[in-house]
Amino acid sequence: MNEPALGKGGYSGAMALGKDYATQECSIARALEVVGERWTLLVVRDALYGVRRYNDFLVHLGIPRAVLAARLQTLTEAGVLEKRPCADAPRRHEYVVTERGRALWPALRALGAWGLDTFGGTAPLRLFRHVACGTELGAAGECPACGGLVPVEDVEMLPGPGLDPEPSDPVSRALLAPRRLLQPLTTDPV
Amino acid sequence: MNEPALGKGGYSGAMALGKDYATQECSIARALEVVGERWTLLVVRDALYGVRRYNDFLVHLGIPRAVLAARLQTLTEAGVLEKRPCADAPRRHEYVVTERGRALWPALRALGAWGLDTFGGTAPLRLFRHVACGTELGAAGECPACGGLVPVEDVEMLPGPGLDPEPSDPVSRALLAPRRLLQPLTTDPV
DNA sequence: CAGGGCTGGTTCATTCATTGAACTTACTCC
DNA sequence: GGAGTAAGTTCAATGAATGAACCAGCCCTG
Repeated sequence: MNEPALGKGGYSGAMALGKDYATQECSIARALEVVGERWTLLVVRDALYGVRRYNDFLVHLGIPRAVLAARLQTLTEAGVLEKRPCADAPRRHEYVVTERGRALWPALRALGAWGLDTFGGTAPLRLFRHVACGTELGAAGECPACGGLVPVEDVEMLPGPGLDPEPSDPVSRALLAPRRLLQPLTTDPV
Repeated sequence: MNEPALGKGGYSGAMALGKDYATQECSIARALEVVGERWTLLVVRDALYGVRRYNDFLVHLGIPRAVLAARLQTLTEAGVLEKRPCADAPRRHEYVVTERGRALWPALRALGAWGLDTFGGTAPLRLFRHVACGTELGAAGECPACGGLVPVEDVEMLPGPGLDPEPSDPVSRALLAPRRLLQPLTTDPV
């Protein structure tokens, strides 16, 4: 009913009917139009964890191929990911998180923190630390010791006590080792 | 493929097939199973804004009645909302945010902040302030002056420069006035 | 240079969810 | 008794997700 004031910020991709929240004049609704579809936030999560290749997303998420292709395209058009040919192996593509995608980290972190202390019991699956000081991040992705939001690239991810130590897919296995966020994931050396 | 380790935290409602992320061993995925469906986060947002009644959600969201009923039920079963008869008018119900629902505020705030500076242009639609000191909240819902997460009930919401000053539905009109979050919304005195 | 494998998709039929309109039920007020 | 409100349910139609199968380009090997 209100005037929608659509996409002022560079993303004007026509959303398929029924996916937008036309009457909602609200930046949460704007965000959800891009990132609120099924699987989308998990794709972004994986991208922040360092996953870059189509097939890695595929096996790690267990998502239908068509849906993955659609989500990668939406995210690329929205400027959250950038698609580019892989430097060393020209037949491969990479989907790399942009600054815009990195800016989603606090939201993902907050959602994860909520999921953990709401449904997760006591054992976290992954721990996140500020590399500079080793302190574990707070629920908003901030460092309680340094007192500010930690840039994504300065976050170290470690396996928590609740994580399956022997996952079946190679991507999960690669994600068992402590690693920085955004650091490209390699599954090749099996 | 991994063992799912489902719902340890008091919510064991059977999710309809195809809504869960069965292979995802991750608290973000757990959160999204509850809160990741279409409309759900906007319902929670409205609940935090003070909306409590079925018909108010309905007119404000422009959501199909069946979907609203389903979302309210899911959220109630998940312990995010609590359904109870209205004290003064026994035929009415109220859906009130629980502590668990209030804990979603940082995530919603982070999503909204992302939506604003990604797609919103320059004019925010709503401003959020720490009541105690009047400072505008940071992107994670923290108070930059006091330096901590502001409890939801201490957040004041004000109309921003981008907000339509004459919305057509009574709920949007009631939300024009500065108000604290969680404060019950009244649309009766028209 | 034929064959096989890898990567990154597309196409398709089936199933599931969302939509909007119409209908229902219970209760109150006049 | 009739109208009105609150909070739904039911239904047919549409649209999206799923999983399996198919495809095309590139590279390596024999």
